[in-house]
Amino acid sequence: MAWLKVKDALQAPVGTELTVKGWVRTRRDSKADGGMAFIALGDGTCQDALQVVARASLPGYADAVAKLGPGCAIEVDGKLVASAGKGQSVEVEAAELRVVGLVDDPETYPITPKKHSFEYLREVAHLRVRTNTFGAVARVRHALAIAIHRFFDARDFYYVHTPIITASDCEGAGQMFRVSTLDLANLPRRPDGRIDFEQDFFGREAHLTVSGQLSVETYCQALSRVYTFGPTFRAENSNTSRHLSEFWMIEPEIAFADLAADAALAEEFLKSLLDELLTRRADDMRFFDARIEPGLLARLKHVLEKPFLRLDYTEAVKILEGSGKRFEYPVRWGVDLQSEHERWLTEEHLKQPVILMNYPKDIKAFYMRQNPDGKTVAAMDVLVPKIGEIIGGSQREERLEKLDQRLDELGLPKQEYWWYRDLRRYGTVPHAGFGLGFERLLLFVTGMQNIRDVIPFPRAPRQAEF
RNA sequence: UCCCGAGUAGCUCAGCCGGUAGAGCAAGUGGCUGUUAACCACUGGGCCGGGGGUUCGAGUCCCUCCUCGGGAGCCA
Repeated sequence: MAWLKVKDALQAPVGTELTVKGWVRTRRDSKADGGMAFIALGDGTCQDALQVVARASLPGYADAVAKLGPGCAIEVDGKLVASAGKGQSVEVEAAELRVVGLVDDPETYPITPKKHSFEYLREVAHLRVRTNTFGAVARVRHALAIAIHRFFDARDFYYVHTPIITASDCEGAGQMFRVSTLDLANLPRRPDGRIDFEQDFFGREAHLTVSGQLSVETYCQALSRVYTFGPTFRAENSNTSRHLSEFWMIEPEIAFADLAADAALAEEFLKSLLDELLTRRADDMRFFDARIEPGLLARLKHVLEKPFLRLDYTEAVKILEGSGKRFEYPVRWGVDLQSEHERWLTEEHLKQPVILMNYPKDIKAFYMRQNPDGKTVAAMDVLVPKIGEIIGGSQREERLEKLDQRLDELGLPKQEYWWYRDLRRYGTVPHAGFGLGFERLLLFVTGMQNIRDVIPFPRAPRQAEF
C-alpha cells in the first residue's frame, strides 16, 4: 500500500488504497452505525487536514483510537472514499490504525484546538509549528526561499556564500556580536592595559557579520551578477516587532549597472516572488487572507500589477512638506525620512509601491555613489504599503578617489578597507545592489504582525531559548 | 535604550471601597450526534511573576526587581 502525503491523498482518486502518516489535529466521535471516530490528520504537506474515519469495529479501537487526541502520531492504512459528511469531499476509511506516539499528558500538551495567542506560542516555539498558522508560515518561508534562488538562477546570478565571521570591523551597519575564544575570566592584556586580541583565535578582533555586501562586491567584480542569502547578526538592543538579532538577508550585486538598473531589478524581483508564491502556496495564502489579514490577497495583487513609481528624495520631501499633514517628526531636505513619512507616502498619498531615489549623501553610507550635484548619492529605498521600506540599495562608488574622499570625510581608516579599495584599482566598473530582509518580506506577504513569528526560532535581546 | 501597558487555573481573562479566588475555553469521565470553533452533565486543576513594605488582614495599596506585549529610536 503506497504511503501518500496528505496533500497527495487529498488529490487522489476515490478508491485508492493508501497509507497515511501524520499527527492528529482533532478527534470527534459519533455513536452512529455502532460508533466511529473522525480524525483530522495533518502531516505538514499542506494547509488542509485529511479526515480519517475509524470505526469501532477496528481492532484495538477501545484502547487505541479512543485515546487519540491532538498531537498524537499515527499511521493509517485504508481506502480513499467519497465523504458521507459535509466539509470535505474525500476521506480515508481506515482498515488499520497504528498508534506511533501518544501524547503522554493531554492536559499539559500546550497545543490545543482552541485559539492561542502568538505571544503564548512563542513560549512553546518547539511546538508552535504544529498549528495552522505556523505550519503555513513555515511552508511560505520555504517557498519564498526557493523562489529567490530560482529567480536569480534563471537570470545568471551566482549564489555566493559570504563569511559569517568577519575580522574586519568596517562593515559599519550597527553593533556587532563578538566572536572570541578568549577566557572571559582571564583576559590577556597588552602593556597599555587593553585586551590583547593577538592571542585570540583569529589573532585579531572578530565578529559576526552584519552584511555580506562588501564581500559579495568582490565576486560581483568577476562573476558579473551575484547574490548572498544568509544569516546576518545585529547586536542592537532593539525590542520591536520588526527587529531580530539574527535574521536572513538577500543581497544581490550587479556589475555594469547603475541605480536605474538596480531599481528595475528590485521591482522585477519582488513581483516575481509574489507571483510564484501566490501560485505555489495558494492554500496557505488563502489561509492568511482569511485568518490573519483580511484583504491580504488583494493587497499583494495590487503590488504585483502596479508599476512601481520612481520618485526622487527631493521630490518626496516637497510632497511631504506640502501635504498639510502634521508629522511627529517634521520633514525638511537633508533629514532621513521616518517610517511615518514613508508609510504616508506609499499608503495614503500614492497608494502604491514607490522607489525613492537619490538621497542626501550625509544620511547614507560611505560606499554609495556620489551624484554630480555634489549633494546626493545614488541610493534607493523601495517602499510598500503596510510595511514601509522593504528594500534598500544603491549604486556603489566605483571611483577610487571619490571613495577615498568619503572615507576621509567620515574619518574611516582607509587601511581597513584595503581589499575593498583594491576593487576600485583593478578593473573597476559601475555596479549596484540592494539588501532585502527576508523576515520583513515574510511579514509583507503573510500579513503577520511580529517578525518573531516568521522565523522558526527568533533571537532577540534576552531571547535564545530554543 | 526610552515611553506606555500587562503578569491570577493548561489557555484567554474577570476579581469593586483591602476581608485568605471565579468564568469561558481546553483536559478527563459519562450522555447525544456522519462528526467537523462554542451540544448536555459532572470532575480534577491556583506560591494570584519574584522579593520587600504598610496593615489585625494584601490578588487588591506602596517600593523594587524580573518577564512579556505595544509604540519610539536604530535599521533589514
